[in-house]
Amino acid sequence: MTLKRVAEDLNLSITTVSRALNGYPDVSESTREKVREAAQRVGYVPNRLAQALQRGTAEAVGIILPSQFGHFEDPFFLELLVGVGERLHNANLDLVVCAVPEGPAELDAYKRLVEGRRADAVIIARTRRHDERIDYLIERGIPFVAHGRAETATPIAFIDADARSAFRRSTRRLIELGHRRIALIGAPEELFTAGERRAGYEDALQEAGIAFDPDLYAVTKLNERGGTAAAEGLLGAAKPPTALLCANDSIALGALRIARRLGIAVPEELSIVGFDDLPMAAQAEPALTTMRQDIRGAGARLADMVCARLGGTAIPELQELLEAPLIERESSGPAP
Amino acid sequence: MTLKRVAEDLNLSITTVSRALNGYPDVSESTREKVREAAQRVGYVPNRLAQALQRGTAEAVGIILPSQFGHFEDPFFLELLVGVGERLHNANLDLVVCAVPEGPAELDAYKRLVEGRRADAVIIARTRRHDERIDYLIERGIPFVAHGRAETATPIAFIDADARSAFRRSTRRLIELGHRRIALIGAPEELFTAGERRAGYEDALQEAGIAFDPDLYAVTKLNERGGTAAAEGLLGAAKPPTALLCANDSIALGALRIARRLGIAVPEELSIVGFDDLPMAAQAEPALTTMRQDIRGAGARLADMVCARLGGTAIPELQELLEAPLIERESSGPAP
DNA sequence: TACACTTTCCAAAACGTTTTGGATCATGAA
DNA sequence: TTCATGATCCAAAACGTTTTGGAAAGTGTA
Repeated sequence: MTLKRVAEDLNLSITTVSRALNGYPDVSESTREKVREAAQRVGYVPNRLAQALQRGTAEAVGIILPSQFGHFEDPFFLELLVGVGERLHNANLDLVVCAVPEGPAELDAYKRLVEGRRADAVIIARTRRHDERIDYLIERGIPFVAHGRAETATPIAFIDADARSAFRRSTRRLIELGHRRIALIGAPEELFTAGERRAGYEDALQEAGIAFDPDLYAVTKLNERGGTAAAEGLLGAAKPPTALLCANDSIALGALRIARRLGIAVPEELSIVGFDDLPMAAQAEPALTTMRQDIRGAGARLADMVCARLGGTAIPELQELLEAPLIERESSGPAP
Repeated sequence: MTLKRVAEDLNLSITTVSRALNGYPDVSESTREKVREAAQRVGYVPNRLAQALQRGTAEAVGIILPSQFGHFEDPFFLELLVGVGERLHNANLDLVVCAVPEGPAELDAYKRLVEGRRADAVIIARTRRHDERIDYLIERGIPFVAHGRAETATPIAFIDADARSAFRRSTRRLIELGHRRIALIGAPEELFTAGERRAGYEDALQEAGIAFDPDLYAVTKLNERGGTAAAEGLLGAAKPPTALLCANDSIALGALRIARRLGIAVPEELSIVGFDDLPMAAQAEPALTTMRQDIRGAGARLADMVCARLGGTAIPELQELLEAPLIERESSGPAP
């Protein structure tokens, strides 16, 4: 059903029908009502492709899903997607999702998406310290917002959890509880957030006059398997840590399992702290102490920001750092 | 960068440039090469909106993400999305995602998506026995494929795990292991698959001459919390079951936790069986016996099927029932 | 009466592509 | 020479919308 058909039915011009439906003042109330009624009756829905073509804007934003982040283990993207999607839907923008393997194909997908006018802007997540995607988008002048920061010459629009501050506070808290041998299981170092987490951890150690011990630092993928492997190494050492700070709840849950397997009591002999506050965290045994991040909320803000960006808001106004408060549960306690 | 600009640069007509790039035989090899080179040089990317408008097809398929399935706890959709998305991307189709709350807004989203020509077809998941979404799509003649079946007057294109057969085999196996009091923690009954799972379970009971005992049947949401609640009820009864068949790995993991809390040894005193084979299943302690389903693979098939559907393949040829083999691990064993 | 405004409508152009239905020119056959 | 045949090319229409720049008719004022 097209505008033309509706117009013919009513013996009006296409122009008038279009303007009636779009609320222009130069059409009388009586015809506007007639047009509305007719459109409703025949089930007219505007062709968004034609609209977009004419307006020169796609009325959509794109997001790339790296298809190789490992099976299942990452509810992160789904939460983000739901947050973003719901908000965009309310703004009458579509969300175009591309699932591509990480690597050069990813850049190509962005290009197709934006230069093919399928999307007006893109959202990227899991930013790396030096992120080729961001470099590319900046170079091409493609509007985007990021979940997470990156090291770039020019400022970018982003939303991110203040992991540095969160890890500093958590480490401080563990020190306060008497811990001196606190290990960090960090994220892969190419991720921007990895540096932040480690920096916060080191900040607190330094404040307390504790030297950073490389034997108490491990790096692993952000999933449970990574957690078990890294924790196994740390806990099997000659002088094992009394506390384990994990980049992630998944890692922390893996560590929890290893502790149980090794017969190490949590929290009596070992404190474990995660990050994200997945629902699973509260349900673990013992319930996991963790830093809370509202991913779905961040997705919604990201959608708002991308709208703002398209509306011309300047980048410096589109940078948000969110607190990630420590939620103390049963997996952490005084040092043995 | 448009066709027109490329044409002007080369002193050719738009037609020729278009046909050169699209491989029509009525343009000489030499000009075709020149056009290709020029297009490459200036970074010409066809405007997909214009293409779609002209072709009368959106070159995209839609999928609705119900935004209220509960936090995080469902890696299912993400896996499906990645499977679908990757395959569609290869077919040069876009995937438009709408996240809307379950309910009437959902139908509206489908309508906007397809009638607004933003998508040529849609994919739906988590089908219900009587699914208004499917009724609506059939009534409107909108092409779609489903993950899961439904009770409909006309046949639909779907892919689904054969849960009935899987549950029958698993129940049989438990009986073979000497179990007589086998409980089923089923999915909410409005889901099509819930009936299948229960039917398979009852099939096997009947084969073995065991009467269905309503006290050994519970229904709950497909998440861990649901599992703990349901298991708690079943295990606290006067005559508790010796085996627990769960609609879901999440539920099974919840049951596992409750068993541990109640001091019930698994598998010595209680066997527990799940469904899905999430990676978490293999890592649980004891490792979970479960029925395997390849969700990402199903997503990829779903994408193929939607292409086939758009290509005119008849619905009866687009119905696939997949085996879900029982993976026996440590959480199941002989009856006590 | 003549003029300026206002109200209400519309024809046509534009967005960027694909496709239809020729047009032009060279080549070889009659 | 003349005519069909191929090989290349192109103008224009079409997809469905929005917007520009009037046109026509009605209303009030001088």
